[in-house]
This record gives sequence, structure tokens and C-alpha cells, in this order.
Amino acid sequence: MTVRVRMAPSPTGFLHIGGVRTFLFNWLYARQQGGRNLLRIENTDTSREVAEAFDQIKDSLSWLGIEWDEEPTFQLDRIGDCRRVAEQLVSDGRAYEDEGAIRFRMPDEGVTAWDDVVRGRVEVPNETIEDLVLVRSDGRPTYNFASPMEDVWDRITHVIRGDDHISNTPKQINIIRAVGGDLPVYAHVPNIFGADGKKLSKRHGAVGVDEFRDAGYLPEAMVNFLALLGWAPDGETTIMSRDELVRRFSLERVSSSPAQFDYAKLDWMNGVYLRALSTDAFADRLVIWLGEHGYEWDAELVRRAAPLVQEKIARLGEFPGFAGFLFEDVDVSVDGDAEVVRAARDALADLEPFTAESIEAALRGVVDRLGLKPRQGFQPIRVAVTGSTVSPGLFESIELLGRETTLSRLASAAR
RNA sequence: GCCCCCAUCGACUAGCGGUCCAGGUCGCGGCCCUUUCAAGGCCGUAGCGCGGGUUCGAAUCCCGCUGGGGGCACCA
Repeated sequence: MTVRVRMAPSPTGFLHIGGVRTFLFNWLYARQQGGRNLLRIENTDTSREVAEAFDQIKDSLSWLGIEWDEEPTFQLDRIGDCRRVAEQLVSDGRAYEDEGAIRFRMPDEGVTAWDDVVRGRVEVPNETIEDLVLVRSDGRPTYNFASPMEDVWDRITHVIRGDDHISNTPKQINIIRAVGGDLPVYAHVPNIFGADGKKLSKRHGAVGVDEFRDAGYLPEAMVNFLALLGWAPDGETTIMSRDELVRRFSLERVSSSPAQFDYAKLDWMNGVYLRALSTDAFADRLVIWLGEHGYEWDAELVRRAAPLVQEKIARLGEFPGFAGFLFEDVDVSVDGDAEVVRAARDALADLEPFTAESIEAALRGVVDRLGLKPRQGFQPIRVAVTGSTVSPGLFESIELLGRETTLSRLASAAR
């Protein structure tokens, strides 16, 4: 039996990072087992929002490399099938009409139980399960009817979803049994919390996949980080390639307690991935990111600047703030430190060649002559040239900036 | 209110009765390197929620408490 799992977002908006983590687990499991991962949209109407959300969902998943293996399906398309099944259940005496709706007759005695891959055995007394509405009086099936039916029709073998569905599971199991379907294996993974221990939401920071993308996180870093939220292959390994994740993932090792989303650790991990890139690959990512975010900066200069910042930023989105002085004017003055800035200008005015190496020698000479410590001497120059006390390497920056711009900035800052 | 679930450093976790006076990673602190910021190196900080059992022995098993979470819809 080949493994078949599914990702079932509702098209209500952007893809939430917590939900994506669950989808990632589905994908990892499917890939590892040589199975298939389906995308099913749990919609109940055809509004334009649905179409837009659907596109957004696909974009986000694609960006992360979470693939789906068959044509996406829509719950809406199977409303008719659901209704037919409901009517059949009525004639079988398993369901009944109730004020225009169709209700499923839940068993009154005993327990409904399953062996949850992450929770262990879960048992629910049937007396606590109310008769469930299958089809509303307006003819639309409810989620708790449509979802298990689709699992049956799609021959889903493993339902990997958020643990907020645990209480739905006994209902769905009873429905599947009533229609004679095969029960899937259930794996309920815990939700992700924000730093305050509450369900991750907007006020904790970024939660939509798009927001992380816009901030300049790498998809491979996101995947690595997400995989480690509630799962670990052992106690040591933290950086893992996509292939290694696929190879080592196991549902049994998914933790049953919820994890907090740690933005600081994500930043660290993204930095690790950024630094691991070759300088060319890093430059490619920078150019693409800048292009996608409205920066019309000279790509060649971006590429030359890339090596200067690769070790210094944790997110691509930090590049403009960090190296923007190479592309845009700066306007600062260095009141108390005009002397060293003027001297620097003089030293660089006719310097040949105008390279980082010679620039360094020249500026060190200036600083020495004035009897300044490197730190004292270089900082005003840095501010004059880059407009900031924090920047990439001074000498390399000056080389990239070029003599003309450098001289004019030094002059105007010392004025 | 009623059900159900969860509980190891600030965070993510390893641990599945002795090899743990609890290990790794992030964070945090210190030192080194250093033109800033990073990166890197070294050192350090900090935890088994509480109380009872079981056992020769418990972070590991059981019970209670506390704390947190989720569910109880003609929402998904």
C-alpha cells in the first residue's frame, strides 16, 4: 500500500506558518515513504477570494519546495457526492433528517478509539459525541462530513494534521465506518505557539509565509527550522539539508507538546544558510530578492557588494539598510572629527591604485600621523562615507564606492 | 460549566529505570580576534512545575495538584 497524505488548507487568506509546518510534515513523510502528497482545498463557495487565496497558497508552498503530487481538489466539487452519501446514510438508517438538515446517528455506547501516531491511544466515550450535522439545511455538507469523505475518496492512508482536530477525529471515524471506508492512520501534531505561550498570531511577529519571504529568509532555512519545531532526529543535529530531513523524518518522533516559535533562532539559522552559500549563489539571491522588492539597484554593483555583507547579515532584507550607501546618497556631518575626515580626503585624492589594499594603507597612515587609535580614526571616516556607524568593511566599501563619490562625501561631511 | 490533551535550561530539544550531580543548539554573559557590525574561537549561565507513591534505584512508571493548551457549531 503506498502512502497517501494530504494538505488541506482552507482558502481564507495567507498561509499561516503553523499550518505550513504541518504541511511540511506531510510532505516529508510522503517523500520518505515514496508516497504521494495531495493538495486539497477545503472551500465551500466560489468567491474570488478563494481563487486568490488558492494562488497564494500554491506560491507559498512552491517557494518552500513543499510539493503536491496530483491535481489539487476542491471540496466544493464534491458537494454532490457528499449529498448522495448522506441520502444513502438516511436510507440505511444511519442518519436522519432534522429541520431540513441531515444528521448522523452517532453510537450511544462504548468508545471510539484510535492509535494516534504522535499521541498514542486516544479513546473517546461515544456518549460525549453528539449527532453530527452532515448536510446543512441549505444543502452544503459540513466540514466534519466532507473531510473524512474526501479522505476516503482520495484513498488517504495517513491523516497528519493539527491537534485541534483531535476532537473531530472520533466523529470522522464513525462516519468512515458507516460508509464502509478504510480508516486512515491519524497523526495529530501540536500547534505552534508564540513567545507568550499563546497560539502563534500576528502580534508575535511574522506569521504568513509571504512575510518571511519578504523579510529575506531562505526557504531552505525555513524548512529546516520548521522541521525542528516539535521534531528532532536526535539531541545533536540541527542543520539538516532537505534530503537529510526526508531521510531522517519520522512521525513517531514528533513531540506531543506544543513548541514556541523562536524568531531569534530562525535568524541565526538563516544566517547559517546565508553564509553557507557560495559568494555567487549569495549574490544571485540578493539580486533576485532586491528585484522582487522594488529595488532598482545596479545588479553588478550588488554582486560586488555581496561578499562584503555575506557574513554580516542574517536576512536578505537587511541588505538595503546595511549597504544602501553604495546605491543612494548619504548626507551626514562629523562635527567634532572633521580633521581626520579632511586628512582622509587628502590622502585618497590622488591615490593610485584605488583599491582596498592601498586605501587601507593610506588611511592607516592618516590615523597614525594624527596619533589616533584605529578605532577613533576610522569611525568618523566610516560615518562620513557610509552615513552610519555600522557598515561593511571600510576599505572595501570605499573601493566599491569609487574615488569621486568618496571624496565628495568626505568633503561634505567635514564641511 | 463539561470533555480531552500537554508539562526537561528563557527557547527548541536529547533522555524512553541505573552509563544523567541531565547532553546538544539558539539566546544571554565574559574573554580573544578586530576599522564598526558581524562572523569565528574559548569559557560560562541556566532546567527535570509541586506533592505523594512504586522500586535497591526515577527526569524516566503510577496517582493527585498546579499551570498551560485544545475542543464542546447547520466554522473550517
